[in-house]
Amino acid sequence: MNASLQTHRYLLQFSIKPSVQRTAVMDYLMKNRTHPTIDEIYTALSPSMPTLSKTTVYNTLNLFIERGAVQALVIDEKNARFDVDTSSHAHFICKSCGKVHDIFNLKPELFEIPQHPNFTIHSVEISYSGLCNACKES
Amino acid sequence: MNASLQTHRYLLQFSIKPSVQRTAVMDYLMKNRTHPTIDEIYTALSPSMPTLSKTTVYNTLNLFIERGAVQALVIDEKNARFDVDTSSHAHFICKSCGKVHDIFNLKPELFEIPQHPNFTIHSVEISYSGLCNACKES
DNA sequence: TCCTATTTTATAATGAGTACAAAGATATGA
DNA sequence: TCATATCTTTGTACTCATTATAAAATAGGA
Repeated sequence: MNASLQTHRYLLQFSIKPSVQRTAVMDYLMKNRTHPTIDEIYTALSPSMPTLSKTTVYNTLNLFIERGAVQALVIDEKNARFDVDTSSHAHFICKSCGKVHDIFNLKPELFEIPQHPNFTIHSVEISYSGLCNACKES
Repeated sequence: MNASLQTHRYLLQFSIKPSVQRTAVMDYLMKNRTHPTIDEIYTALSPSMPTLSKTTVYNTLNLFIERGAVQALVIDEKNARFDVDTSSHAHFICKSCGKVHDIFNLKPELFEIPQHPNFTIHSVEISYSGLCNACKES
């Protein structure tokens, strides 16, 4: 089974030309649902793609977001984080270690877009914060 | 009526010594519910307090947050924003002009803290995004 | 192959936020 | 009141994420 073939097709759905770099970044996002930062993506891919530039990772993610293939999470004040899962789910950030986790199985009402006279609302982001078990114990 | 007397008392509730600078910053936040950035606060106060340093504005807000007198909003990827209103309400950010607005009168269930086996959740932030009417028309 | 458009890359620049150390203000106690 | 210790403010230098820019590499079509 060729994972990058799937990825290839996924990119084409969003009218993104699947270059080697773009396919690698999308592939990484699909296999690593940890909402990685730019730096994590770059560091992970760099060994197998020695000429990869961090600028390319930035460019690639900006393109993915522009085309709607990836969602940028605004939950971590230090770094942008990215999510390929567009289903209704929330996120949790640990204020100690900074890791971001998914929270599924919340009531669907939470993700409804309210009507408002002054705004045209396109999306909602629900972010919880606190401590993860590992950090709480220490 | 002396507004800064109120502010003074408010700061003491959170064990914050009310210096001139701290009182001015808190006073500004209480009167300007626009979720201002550090720069906006500094620019607004600077004319009447010529020796004010931007570092002081940073220090002051970090102290306010540490003591729970102010909440930092993570909704604008460019700048930190601040809110003195700790009642249950959501925020809307216009992706065009970047202004942040309050959204009140949402169902209280939205702000309930869920139980989760892996996390101890302390707070929730609900952020909507889209276009404000002004930006939509242009 | 040659030409053109697109993509990638390295470097430089921008800008928010923090670290640090000196200067200033405030409180306390003799 | 004065001396001293503590806290607060300030300016400067620094870090680090992100973007701008322009050159180099690549891909695709005639």
